[in-house]
Amino acid sequence: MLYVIQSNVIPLCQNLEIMYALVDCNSFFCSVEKVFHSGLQGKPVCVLSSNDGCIVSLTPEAKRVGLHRGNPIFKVMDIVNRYGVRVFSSNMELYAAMSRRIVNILRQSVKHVENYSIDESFCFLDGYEKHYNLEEFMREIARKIDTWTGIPVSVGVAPSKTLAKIGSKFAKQYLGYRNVCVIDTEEKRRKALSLFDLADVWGIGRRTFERLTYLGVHTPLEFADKSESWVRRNFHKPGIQTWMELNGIPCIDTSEVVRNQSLCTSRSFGEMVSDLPSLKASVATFASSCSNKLRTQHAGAKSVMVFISSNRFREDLPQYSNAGTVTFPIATSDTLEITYAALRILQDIYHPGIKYKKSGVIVSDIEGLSCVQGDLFDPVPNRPERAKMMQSIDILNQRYGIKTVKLAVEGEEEQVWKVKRAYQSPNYLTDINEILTIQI
DNA sequence: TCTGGGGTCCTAGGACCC
DNA sequence: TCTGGGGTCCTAGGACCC
Repeated sequence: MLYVIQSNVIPLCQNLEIMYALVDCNSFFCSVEKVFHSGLQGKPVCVLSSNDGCIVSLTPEAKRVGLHRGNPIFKVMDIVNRYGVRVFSSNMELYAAMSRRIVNILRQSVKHVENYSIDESFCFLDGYEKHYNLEEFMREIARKIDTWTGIPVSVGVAPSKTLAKIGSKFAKQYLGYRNVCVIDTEEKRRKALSLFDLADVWGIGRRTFERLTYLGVHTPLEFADKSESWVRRNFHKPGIQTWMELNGIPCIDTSEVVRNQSLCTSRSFGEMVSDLPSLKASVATFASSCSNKLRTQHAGAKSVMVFISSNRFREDLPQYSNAGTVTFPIATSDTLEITYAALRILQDIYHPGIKYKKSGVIVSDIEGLSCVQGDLFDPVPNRPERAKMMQSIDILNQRYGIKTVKLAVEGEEEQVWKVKRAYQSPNYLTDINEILTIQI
């Protein structure tokens, strides 16, 4: 076997003009809830996944009383009660609105901002060091975000994204950094890598961690110090990229893709369901949601997949899961066309006598609608007219609330398969009827 | 009783072709 | 009897992320 060896390991400090800042919101979902609920400062708070299943976000105070991300809430209710932990259902609409405000503040201060996830953004600071002290510059931005939105952030500044992420973790962990940790010298890099937990490095998941441990590597520094040929012998592209990034050579491109490659809507049900009509209602609702997402992106999908599955945690019940796909002759975002196809798939894969816990719809092969190829044998008559109808429905739903107009097969509200959200906050930022009221 | 949802990228391997 | 060596395309599944 022939390995191509690239000898392009450049000493860290030659590369300083490319600096990345990662701005990471601390316990983001919890912090948003704390903005709208006074009296929670210093208190343990956690936010749950859909169906009020697991903990997905928690404050340091909640960690200190023994809670962890991923805990099923029903297993830790004794801790919640004993320490008076405040629990919220997740409200993604509220968190997304807050996220947009934070990204806007960043874009006011930095020319090139890459919004990586709902609570993290990368800032490209190339050239900024000529005019600013990067540490003070980012500290001022962090202060601005905290003052204007109430959300505390931690910032890592370093010559690669992976190192910037490590910096932000240090900034979060140690108050002495005052929200910003800069890794800009070889000495700081080696110190940080020797102290950081290998399993917490961005790009090193459970399997890679196990493999590295097996190979006798126990800290990020030991990994970074391995020779290039050793890394190429033992890992594929992702591992090599992480190794380079740890050595200060940026090579991970997370630049925003204009359009998704696939879109998915799926839920676990509040209660298990066996009957076809309930499953149909869920699949129709999810298909309709996917069509909606496509239209907001001005895109269409060429294929739709439906999956259903039983409750994998109930070993006492018969297990079954299946999926099916339908391809369209031309890319579509038409709710009727996508839902009809989805229901046909469901009909094919449905197996009676099973208690189902989850269903979902995934649309893929997504294209921009402006460049969609026409088809001589298009099964949808009057496609332009149908598009206008969809547009009208979208306008009505936007003006009078989602689901004002929907397909009959989607069924009534409050069905057994609907998710449980017992502790949800109002949409303070996006619904005029739920705006915060202050009594003086 | 109760255990998340939504993505991306990479690789291996099969089918098929010349 | 002997039984090649390239390609491409597609899909499933693994691994990882927040």
